[in-house]
Parts: sequence; C-alpha cells; structure tokens
Amino acid sequence: MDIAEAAKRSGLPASTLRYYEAKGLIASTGRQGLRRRFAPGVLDQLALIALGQAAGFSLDEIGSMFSPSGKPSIDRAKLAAKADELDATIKRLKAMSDGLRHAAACPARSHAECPTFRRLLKAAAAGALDRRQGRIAPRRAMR
Amino acid sequence: MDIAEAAKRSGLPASTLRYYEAKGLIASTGRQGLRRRFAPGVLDQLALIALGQAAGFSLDEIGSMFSPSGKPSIDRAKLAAKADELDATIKRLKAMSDGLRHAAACPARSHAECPTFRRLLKAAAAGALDRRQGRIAPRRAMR
DNA sequence: CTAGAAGTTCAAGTCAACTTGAAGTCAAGG
DNA sequence: CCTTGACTTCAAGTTGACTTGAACTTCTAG
Repeated sequence: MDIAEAAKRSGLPASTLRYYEAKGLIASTGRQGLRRRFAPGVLDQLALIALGQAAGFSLDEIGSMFSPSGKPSIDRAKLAAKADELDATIKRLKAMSDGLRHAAACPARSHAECPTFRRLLKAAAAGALDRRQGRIAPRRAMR
Repeated sequence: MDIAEAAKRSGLPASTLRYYEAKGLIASTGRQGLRRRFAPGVLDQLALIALGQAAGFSLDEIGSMFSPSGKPSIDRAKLAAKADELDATIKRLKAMSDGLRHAAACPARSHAECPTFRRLLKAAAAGALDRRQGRIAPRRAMR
C-alpha cells in the first residue's frame, strides 16, 4: 500500500502519516524508490492511535503504550491505571452531560438559581477544579 | 476579592484569570486603583469554565454558551446537542477503558491475537476514525 | 517616607499536533 | 522522451490555551 492509499483508507492526510512515522508511532515496510510502502496492519495501528487520542492520551503516551507494531509494550498495571483515569474522566463527562441536558430542559428562569443545576455543577466542578486533568480537546472539523 | 485570592480559591494562576477576563469569560467588578476586584460569584463561573473544558469545549465555545455572569446564553436545543455529543464521546471512552482493562487482564500472548481485544478495538476505533472528534487533551500536571 | 511585595500591561514565548510551502525526485502515460 | 502528478525532505507556520518577561505602578508595613 502506498501512502495515498493508507491515507484514503484511514481518512488521515498523508502528512499525518509521515508525521506519525517520524514520531515512531507507525512503521513503513520499506521504500519503493523513495516512496513508503505500508503493510495493511498499519490501518489497525492507526485505529489504535485514533482510539488512544480519543481517550485523551498524547502521541508520546500512545507511543510508550504500544510499539509501532501495535503490541502493548507497557506493563499491565500501567494499563489498568490508565483505565482508572479514564473512568474518572467518564464520570465527570457524564456529570457535564447531565448538567447540559438539565439546563436544556429545566424551566427555571436562571440556571444559577436552579437547585438541580447547582448540585450537578458543584459535583462536576469539584472534580474539574481539583484534579484538573483529562480535558477533551476542541474538536476538529469533521472530514 | 483581589486577584490573588481568586487565584488561591480557584486554584488557577492569576495570569489565567487575567487571560479569561481578556477573553470575556469572566468579569471583574471593577478596579481599586489599577487592581481588579472580583465578586465571589466569579468562583462559580470559573468552576463552570473548568467543567466546560473538562467536557471538551473550547474557551470560545464556553464563552458562547454562558455569559460572563454564568447564565446560559444559548438556546436549549444547542445545549442538548452538546450533551449528545458528549454522550457519544463517553461511549468511546468507555470502550477504550474496557479495552485497556482487558489488555491489562487478558492472558493472551499478544493482544492483536485476542479476539476480545480485537472486538473492542474494532468497535471503538470505528467511532474514533470515522467521527474524529471529542478527543481529550493531554492532561497537564496536577497542581 | 520608603522598601518591597504584589499588582498592572503588552509583547513574545511555549507546547502538542499537525499543516503548509519550497524545492527536489521519480514513475507512468501519451 | 518528456510532461505531469504523486511522492520526497526539511523548515517554518498554525492554533488554542496559556505562561513568561520586561518595564512600570501601587498598596501596605515599618
């Protein structure tokens, strides 16, 4: 597979694939002339990277979690710790979602005065302020 | 409240508060000499901002969702749409968490060969690749 | 009254994750 | 054979969310 096909099949621009290769996140099987060739497995690898990103890991973290061949390369305890982190993030997100949904539905004049909203806010904000972590990045344009 | 106290109570550096004020996300009640004074309500406002960030909204989005006084300023349909977006993100995060936890526990030699892991990966990755959005930012150092 | 801690502005720097541009290389079709 | 378009490298630019530094002004304690 050449870079154009890998790009097309993964939905990522070729520049990103080169960037990931330079970072050591993926590997090409070699070159045909100057041109990179990729094995089909690179698509799984890219999916894994996208997944890791969606879960809030930086590219460096992803690189340290999985080798360019897609096999987990860190210890199980660390993976479990990441899962715990993720679960905490999920809880806060759930609170935010509930808060937004309530704000959308609540008939109170001002949400600042609505006890339900305040409770939700307080619960979620406590987590957000104290353990400021696990933010979700601004979403990019869909392609 | 002066900026130092607001900083201390919110856990944010003063520079961030100035930055938020410049962005129109919070408002000072006025100046005492050159120095900003903040009403206690600014703390709720900051909590709301932190919450919005944790949920993946950019500062601009937060600014358009809530006025500097903390009242929701956009329509309810939009809030509900954001909540839906968030729920989708939560689903992917949950899949990632399950995937990590499984990777930590699974006795298979290589996760690439474990059917459970592959199923989880496939499900989550499909979402992550197709609708590339709602990433969580790399977490910053805890303070 | 004066020293110094803490406030102020404004411009510039930082970081991650890419993207873009310039300049060059190469393979395939007409 | 020659053009064309996809590929290559490398450096520099972009964006969001801040942070840092320089130069300056104030409030507060002694």
